[in-house]
Amino acid sequence: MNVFSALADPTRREIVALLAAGERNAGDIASRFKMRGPSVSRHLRVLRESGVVSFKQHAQARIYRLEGPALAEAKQWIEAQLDVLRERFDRLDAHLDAMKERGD
Amino acid sequence: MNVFSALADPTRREIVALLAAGERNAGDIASRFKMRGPSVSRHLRVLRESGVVSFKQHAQARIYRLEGPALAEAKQWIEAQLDVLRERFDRLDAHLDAMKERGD
DNA sequence: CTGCTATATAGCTGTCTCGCTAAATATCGC
DNA sequence: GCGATATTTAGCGAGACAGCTATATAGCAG
Repeated sequence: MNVFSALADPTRREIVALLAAGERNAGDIASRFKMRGPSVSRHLRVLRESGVVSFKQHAQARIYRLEGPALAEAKQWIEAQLDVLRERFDRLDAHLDAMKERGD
Repeated sequence: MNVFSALADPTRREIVALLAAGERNAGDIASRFKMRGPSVSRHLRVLRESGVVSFKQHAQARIYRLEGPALAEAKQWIEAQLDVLRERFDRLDAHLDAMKERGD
């Protein structure tokens, strides 16, 4: 699944922010939300399948951690769009300057 | 609506990429997709309501343009998470270095 | 005012998503 | 193996979402 879809849900963004601060097991994550365990588990699954988080098994617990690369990919897509946009403005500025220079 | 939700749909991301390259009217945008006009119009509405695009009326045409700030906001949220993550790793590295230094 | 062009809205349908409860799976300690 | 703990999967119902067609709105040209 796509990273932006994964980040579209506010609960999942909260989970991401939580895991940025440190690894946590599923129960610990779930305890911070009002919704029931299985619902959080579903969110974790979506985040897993989009590559945003991963986990390591430790006894019966799954310890989740944030995966930088998936987030970085989304960031870079946005950055690419902003770069194209900015370059266009720069070109426009240059053009306007050139016009002013010539007294157009 | 939230920017990540707006970017969750692949058609809307294509529209964003298209508008990064330059302003376009609704019909021109719609012509690049297989789906019908009204469906594209709905996507433009979602992008408008999340602040990702805006338009100026020109005769009967609406000329759409990309709004940098909305995209930048999403980018910064991701960046913040990556920063927290990276800082944690840096701390860990420093710790490991200190241990090695002491011959732990 | 009328017709034409550009775009949006209304309303329908099928599919996806998110919450829930109940049940399954897996691992540990005894 | 048995019970307890940690987590996931299955399946349900309400609401959101994306596509469609038909219709409405708005501005321009004559």
